[in-house]
Amino acid sequence: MVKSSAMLHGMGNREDLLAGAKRCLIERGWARTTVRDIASAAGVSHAAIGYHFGSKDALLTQALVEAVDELGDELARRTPSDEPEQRWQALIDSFTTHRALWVAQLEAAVQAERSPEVREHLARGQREGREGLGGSVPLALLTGLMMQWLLDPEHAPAGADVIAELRSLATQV
Amino acid sequence: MVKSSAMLHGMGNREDLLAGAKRCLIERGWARTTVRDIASAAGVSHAAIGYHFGSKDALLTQALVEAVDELGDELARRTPSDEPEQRWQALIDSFTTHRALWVAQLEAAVQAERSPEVREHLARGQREGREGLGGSVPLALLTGLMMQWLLDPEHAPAGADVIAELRSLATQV
DNA sequence: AAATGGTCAAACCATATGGATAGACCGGAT
DNA sequence: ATCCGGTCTATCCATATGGTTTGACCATTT
Repeated sequence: MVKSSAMLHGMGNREDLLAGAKRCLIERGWARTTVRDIASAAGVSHAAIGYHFGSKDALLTQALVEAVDELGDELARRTPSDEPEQRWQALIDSFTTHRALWVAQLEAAVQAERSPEVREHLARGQREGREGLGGSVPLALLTGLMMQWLLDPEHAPAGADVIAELRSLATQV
Repeated sequence: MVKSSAMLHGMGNREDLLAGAKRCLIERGWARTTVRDIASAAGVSHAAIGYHFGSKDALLTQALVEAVDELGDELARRTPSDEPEQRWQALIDSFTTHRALWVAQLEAAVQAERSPEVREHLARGQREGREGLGGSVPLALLTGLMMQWLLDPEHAPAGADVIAELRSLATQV
């Protein structure tokens, strides 16, 4: 059988498993996610994991890779904006509107330490991020702000604060 | 028995377990670390984990908290420096010299999503980081640079690059 | 209609895993 | 010398876990 639309005949489980894996990754984290969690989240027998992906780790890795790509797409949609402050605010908003995808990035970063495949995809994402944002520093800024917004949104800066601090920093360096 | 120097009589296992847990956290990550891994790394019976910490998760959490504090201390030692470029280069060097501690931060960030205790410590670390570095933006920059250096050191910027980009950014915002 | 190849789930299995139990050991107090 | 509280290990146990096997099901092909 040729793999056309995939959903046409069978193969539906494959997509469901990927979706279920992403959900588990976000809700339970890699460490606490079991094959049964994923299968249950996907409404599928857990045997399907072995059939479609070979192993739980392979499925989780694939899910992580897709999540990384999804965030990349989402951010690409936000970069265009000529006002720096609004541009940054739009990016900062993504920490809230797409929190799950950002959490997945964190999980991916941890796994990157052990999975060359994940590391490669994250590295690619970083290269694209540098292009889209115009440098390593804006990219670092985005990643760092994400960390602050995920961990302690009460004290995390908004777009206006970022711009103000950047201006003040400029006088010091 | 009073808990004096701890190492005087017994209790040595407690410290060993914490050290072993940190090692495992870095070498295997939380997800793949078992009680037996920790006990073996510490040269101790795995029953000692239950005795001293109650559960594996409690021990791992404690190890993470200590790692967060250790990195805080280490960074505090590096912030004093009047030349911005050298100051940043010193911080960037820590990604290499203390890579393990930085990896532990990542692991902590992931766990923070599920453990209020870890989240609270990381949040405190962030607040101290803002003070030491002089703002949310420098802190975000540091965290974001760490991500780039851990994932793809080939393309990560050095201190001079950071300063240069900051100056160029200043003209745009 | 029979055969085929691919998709899927129920049941099964070996083992890994976290935790509990029971008792040894050890130093200090009585 | 005996007792005692605290520390530590060997062993045990229930179960959670990842993966495999077996056969059903179904659309397509011959």
